[in-house]
Amino acid sequence: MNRITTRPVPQVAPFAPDQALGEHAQLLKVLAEPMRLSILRIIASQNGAAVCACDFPDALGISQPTASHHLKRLTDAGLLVREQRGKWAWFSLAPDRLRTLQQFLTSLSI
Amino acid sequence: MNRITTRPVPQVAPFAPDQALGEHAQLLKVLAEPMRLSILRIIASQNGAAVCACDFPDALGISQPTASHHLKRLTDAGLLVREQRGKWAWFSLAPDRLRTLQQFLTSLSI
DNA sequence: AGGTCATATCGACGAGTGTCAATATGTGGC
DNA sequence: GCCACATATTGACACTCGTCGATATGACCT
Repeated sequence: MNRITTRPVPQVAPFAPDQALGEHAQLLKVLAEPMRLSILRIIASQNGAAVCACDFPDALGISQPTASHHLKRLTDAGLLVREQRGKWAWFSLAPDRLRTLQQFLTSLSI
Repeated sequence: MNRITTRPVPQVAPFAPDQALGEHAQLLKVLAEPMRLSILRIIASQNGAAVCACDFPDALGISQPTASHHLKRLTDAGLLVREQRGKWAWFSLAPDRLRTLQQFLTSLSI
């Protein structure tokens, strides 16, 4: 019988997780949160147009500090754009980052 | 001047994060880790063909339990397929989950 | 300047997780 | 059965993060 009994020769060269990979992981971490996905979906459902920050606590059933926290994480990650209108803050989609992430995921699919 | 002084009328209906959103978030959590992205990239660089589990500790500079842990997370998430060959475990890409995730990200971009 | 309201920040708590050493489980050869 | 080795699991530790109440900051009006 021709069973395999010897350790396979390594096909894999040493692989240092480069900086780009770390940045992709960082963006994925921001996305990996149901409330933040909900925020993105809400804004996307308005065709990406701006939504008032004041709407999110009620719409999502979370406190105002928590909503503010998530909006900041999304904005810092470059997924949302913040705009001040009078006393209110409005947030709209910045789809570029999502596009580069999709390209990265495509490179993993092959 | 025509400044805005009254609270904007809510455009947003109450939004309960549905189950699908939670599942997407769960998959994104699995992906949001540099070592796991490295594992996926290594396998993708073999055109998705199987790679021996024994190669990852040296290739990534991590311990054997840590490599096993990440391989399990990726397999449980449906991103990898495990196959036993003699004493060795081989892991190959299961690209379907990545594809549905890409479609979901597209639905957020609009 | 002082008041009002929207938003941001702070501090604290609990839950989850990446990592490792130690150990257990599984697989094949004798 | 017993041994050798590949892989999985366990337990412990440090660290991150989602959440909230309390408070601070900021913008506008009078």
